[in-house]
Amino acid sequence: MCGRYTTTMTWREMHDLYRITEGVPALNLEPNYNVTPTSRMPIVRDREADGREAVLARWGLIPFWHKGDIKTARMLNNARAETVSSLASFREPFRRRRCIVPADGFYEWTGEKQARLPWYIGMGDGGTLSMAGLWDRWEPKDGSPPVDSFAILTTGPNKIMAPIHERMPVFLDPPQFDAWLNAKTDAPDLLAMLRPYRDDALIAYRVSTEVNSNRSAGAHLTQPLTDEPRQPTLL
DNA sequence: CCAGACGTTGTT
DNA sequence: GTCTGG
DNA sequence: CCAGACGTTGTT
DNA sequence: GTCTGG
Repeated sequence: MCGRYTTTMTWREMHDLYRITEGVPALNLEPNYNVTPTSRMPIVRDREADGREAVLARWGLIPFWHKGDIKTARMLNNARAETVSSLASFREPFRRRRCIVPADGFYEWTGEKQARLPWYIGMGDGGTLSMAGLWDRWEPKDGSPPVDSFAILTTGPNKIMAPIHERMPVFLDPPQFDAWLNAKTDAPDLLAMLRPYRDDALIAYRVSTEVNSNRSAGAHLTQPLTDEPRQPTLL
């Protein structure tokens, strides 16, 4: 779940929403309506000493202990909330390297393998979403620069998602940002945040299969199909 | 003790 | 069928 | 997540 | 790096 998402957030919007520390270098952000794993995308995290930054990182977490080259690394796009505190790949990132992944929405597919049908899920009011994430830093043995990468937390579905899929990303609201990003927050408080999103905010609708290809781009990818209901009716 | 894994998703 | 790449 | 590849040899 | 399996 959540193997494709969208974001149109500008640096200014990101700076204000997440209270990025003044002086952090601005990122040159382009709208992306088809973010795929391995893309370099902005994440928000607390700095070690103090303050908060937004940096580009690779979608697909590479554990710090990974041996071999980047091509042999497992692609960890998602991390299940239910097991994130204990699994080898996520334990340390969950304890000390949490982040927020800015998004507008995400895609999900239904149907059989030969005919997968994409849906878009976003905020009903057109607002942004803040996905709970983990990041890690992997140092290649050949001396090339460190690679920062991230995974998106998943949990069970809310009422909007249930007809479409059995998992959904964890979304955080502004009152939760500080605690989620703060390295000192205790595990029980963190785990309590990893809940399905409230039922009254999201909408889901069918979109064109054009988004199936990772080469497709453009705002029209999130436009609703005509002749299709705005509410999920499958399953 | 050492060797080997370390992950999620979907679909049949 | 299964793995890799984006 | 889906799409696309899935391989070796030799020559430029 | 750390845990699990043998």
